[in-house]
Amino acid sequence: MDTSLSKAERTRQLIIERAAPVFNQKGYAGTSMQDIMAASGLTKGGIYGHFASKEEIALAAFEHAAGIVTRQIGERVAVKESASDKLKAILQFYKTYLFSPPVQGGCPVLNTAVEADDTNPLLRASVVKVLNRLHKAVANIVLLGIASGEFRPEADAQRFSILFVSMIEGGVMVSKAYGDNKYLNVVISQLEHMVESELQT
Amino acid sequence: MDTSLSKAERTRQLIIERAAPVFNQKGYAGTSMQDIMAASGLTKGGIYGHFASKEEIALAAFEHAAGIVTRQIGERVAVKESASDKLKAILQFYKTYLFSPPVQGGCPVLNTAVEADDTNPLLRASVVKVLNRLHKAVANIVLLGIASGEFRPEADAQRFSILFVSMIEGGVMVSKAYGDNKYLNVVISQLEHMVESELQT
DNA sequence: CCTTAAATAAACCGTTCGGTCTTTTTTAAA
DNA sequence: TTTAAAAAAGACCGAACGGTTTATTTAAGG
Repeated sequence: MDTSLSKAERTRQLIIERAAPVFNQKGYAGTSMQDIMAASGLTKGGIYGHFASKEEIALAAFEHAAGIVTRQIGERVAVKESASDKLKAILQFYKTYLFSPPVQGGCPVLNTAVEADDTNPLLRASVVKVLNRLHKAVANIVLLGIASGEFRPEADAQRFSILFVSMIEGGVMVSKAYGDNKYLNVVISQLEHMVESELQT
Repeated sequence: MDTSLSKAERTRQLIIERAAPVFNQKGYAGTSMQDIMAASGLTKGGIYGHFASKEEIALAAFEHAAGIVTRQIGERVAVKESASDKLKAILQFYKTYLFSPPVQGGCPVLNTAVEADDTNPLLRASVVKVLNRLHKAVANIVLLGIASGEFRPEADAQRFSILFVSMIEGGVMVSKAYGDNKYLNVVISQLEHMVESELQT
């Protein structure tokens, strides 16, 4: 049998995996323990044997969902050689985001940030961590491109990564509200253009 | 006395005004009738004399909050002559958005869109209406600029308005999550640059 | 002033909330 | 195969949920 994870650890993981899409769709306040019971197939006692509170589940579920997204991005970036190809791989990833999202409900960073910013300091702190990771990843790609001579030496990596992340999230929000990829596609095409016109030599 | 509004109408309006910032901060699911009672100073019976359900209050509160924002933008746009000044006036408006928002909790469009897109069709429909108004307003300014010769005739008004709205909303989300204006300011300065480099002749 | 209708307060409805606790079942080592 | 520990089930808790109803107060029109 699988000795790498204890039964308890596997059950805990199952709860997280099943709860993540529910929280991502309904939000923290909108998700009840009943929802998590139904999604996991466990009863309340079974769940509370692995978590101390609903908030602890939400935290773990958000980190799990964000991990899936950042891992998929990381994989796509890793197989590309040039900095511009790496950036464009991220943009390609988001093109299919709305209608086949890695976690049902759309972008967990966007969803959790908007709900938690005024109400849940712990969740908000977790969101900030993930946003920092995203920013650093993009900025590092730009710095890599500068070092290799692919991008202009005067390119502002910090500034570009802020635009990159903000624009994608904004496009995701608008397109999700409309239920139409059009808006996100416009934003992505603009970012592709910016890679070529503002970064590349 | 005030004959323009009946007592009932004024009470209804008071509930909407007081509930709007609560919904905007806590979200629909996160706001209880207790919260609305406390904010309005009325008891439950008093509130339900004017509204059939919590959802009806949320709908009216969102439209009220969105109305405040769009009205303030409209005022700032109206006093400007040129198209580029009108666009820049909108950007200036958003610069002070985070730390002195017209409605506590930040952008009601962003907040409501993210919460409602998977859960509340009525609220989502109301969000789409407001987004359409915003897009049309920005696109009309661009078209105005083209007609007056201030902007290039080949400028794409639709495309620009999509970028304009998406980028602002994305910047608001990121800056709100961080509690730092920096990110929104970068996005706004980029949009100011885009007005000059992509639209102006 | 009296009447009448609008507005409000507050008790109350059944349900669901997040969370606890005890009992039963499952698991795996001895 | 027995046994002890881990895990899950399910009954249960008080509080809070959204919503209804009824009784009382307030305010205006004749």
